[in-house]
Amino acid sequence: MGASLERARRGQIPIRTTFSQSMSMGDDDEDEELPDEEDEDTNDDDGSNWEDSNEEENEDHGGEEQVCDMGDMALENAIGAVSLEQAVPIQASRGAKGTAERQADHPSPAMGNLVDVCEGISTRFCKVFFPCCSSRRLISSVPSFLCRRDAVLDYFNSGTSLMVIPLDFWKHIEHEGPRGVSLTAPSGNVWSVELIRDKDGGVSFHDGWEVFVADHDLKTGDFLLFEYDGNLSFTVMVFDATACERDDASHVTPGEDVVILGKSRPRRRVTGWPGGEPEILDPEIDVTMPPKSMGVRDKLPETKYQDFANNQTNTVESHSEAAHITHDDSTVANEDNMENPPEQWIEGSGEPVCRQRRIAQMKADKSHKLCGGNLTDSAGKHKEPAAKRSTDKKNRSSRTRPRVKCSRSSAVSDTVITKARMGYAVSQRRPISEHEKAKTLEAAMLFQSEHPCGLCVMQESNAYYGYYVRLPSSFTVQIPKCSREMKLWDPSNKPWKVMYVQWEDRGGLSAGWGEFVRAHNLESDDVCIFELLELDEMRVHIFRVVKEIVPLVWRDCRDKERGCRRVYDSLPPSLL
DNA sequence: GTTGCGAATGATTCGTGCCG
DNA sequence: CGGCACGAATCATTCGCAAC
Repeated sequence: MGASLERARRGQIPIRTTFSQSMSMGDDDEDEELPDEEDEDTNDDDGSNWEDSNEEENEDHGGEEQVCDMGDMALENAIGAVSLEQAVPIQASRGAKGTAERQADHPSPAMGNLVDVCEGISTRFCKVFFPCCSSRRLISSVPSFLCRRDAVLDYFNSGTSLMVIPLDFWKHIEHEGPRGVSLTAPSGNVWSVELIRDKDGGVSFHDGWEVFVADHDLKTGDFLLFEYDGNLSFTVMVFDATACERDDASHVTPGEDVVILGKSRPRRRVTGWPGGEPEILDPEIDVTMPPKSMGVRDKLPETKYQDFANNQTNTVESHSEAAHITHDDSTVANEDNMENPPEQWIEGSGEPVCRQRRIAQMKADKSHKLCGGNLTDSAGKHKEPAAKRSTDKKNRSSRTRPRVKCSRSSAVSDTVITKARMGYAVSQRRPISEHEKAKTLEAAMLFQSEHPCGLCVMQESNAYYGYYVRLPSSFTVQIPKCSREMKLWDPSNKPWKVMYVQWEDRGGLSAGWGEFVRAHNLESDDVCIFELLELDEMRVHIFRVVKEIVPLVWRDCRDKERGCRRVYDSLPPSLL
């Protein structure tokens, strides 16, 4: 055990409650006392309370706490290893207003408030690190599938993170105006961080905090003990999820261009957001404009960005299920897409941006091919001018690249996939049992309809990295044997355009299916029932193995090949 | 015969450099 | 600076193979 940990043990760290207790207290308090709207805002902003949207699920599970494993483990270990004997019941150390409640009043991004100070006694506080909650901008603008460290660091590299000082600690520094704070790390090196005050009077570490995070390679579940030395100087101890002090933290040196107090090095300024980071840290202010460098395909329509920023907490009800969204961001991955079907599907909206260029090119080529594949042969294949074909032949060698092997990194399975040209989804769903799968299938099989129906159990290739699902032949025989565009009605009665392709005796859904899957967060072993309403219309009934929706994380396999790409490359295309 | 999966190949989009 | 051409990257479709 490191010296810092020993110091922490001796230092009467005022741990009052376990992390999970704190979380659940927060839930309860907010339930009782916060208006819904405020509650949502809290969820949006507060990393420590992101599980709040699980409340219904928790009830479904008999009130079982759903807490971040890593954070919980860190806390449990920390409490056991650091100062279990000094844990004080939260009621005993609180006045009329509990910690969780007050935290709800002023949520704390960047980290879960593991412990804050005992009033009038300590000048220390602890924070559990949740990268996905590391900034208000992150919370408000980035879907949960960016909750992987590399993506988060991309955001940190955009200089967008902040960390709110626990409420009870404000009194130690509330008289301070906006100015620099020094963080003395276990290595003895000092990082300079900007102390800012938001409109609520809350105090946060801002500019420079992301550098500290990046330099110390903070991971989910890491927790930090901040000891206030006075004069806006903190000593920071870094512990990992096993509650052991991180040895590597003792050897961390600041980045080349980080200001070290007493030295005159230029501070790291990172780009990626137009105009640098926002000056105002008001969570209500939209700070979610896309980086200028985004390509055409990367540009979100403005309305989608607004939806992104709105990031409302919601549940999605379907005809076949009551799906509870576990994460605020899943709203983006689900509702937003349901509200905004694929743009080419929106009638009367004019040509989508991505099409305009193509049309221009087609005009330039003087080809008669129309957008939408009007010029198809009898087999449904696209025809192409001979000149372009010859060009393609010339380029064929470059277009057909060897496939990339990559880890599927599924939360459930660790096998390897080879279908990785366009990235793949990583399930964040909890492990599921064979019994649950069977129950789901059983429930789906009970579905009855006067229309022809086909049942498909989602395979990993259908849900995580594929864009084609094959329909049962017993079902496809009832569909006219020709490839065509079909309308898929999702459980929320939104139309989706997919391509039904028929090949010999096989039929399945191709173009558009991937988007449908991503938008509805379908996972392997979920069951879909396709109900044939008309010759070109089907309704999809979704039976999920895990009722609550945990948004998939999208991983771009190209990262390893080409280095880190834009964060938005990892977004499902449906969100772009 | 059915189904899952991977690979080949076609189609489309994007990035960049050149040129007027 | 805008338009264009070209190569690269990405997405979608088709089809073969193997397991059951």
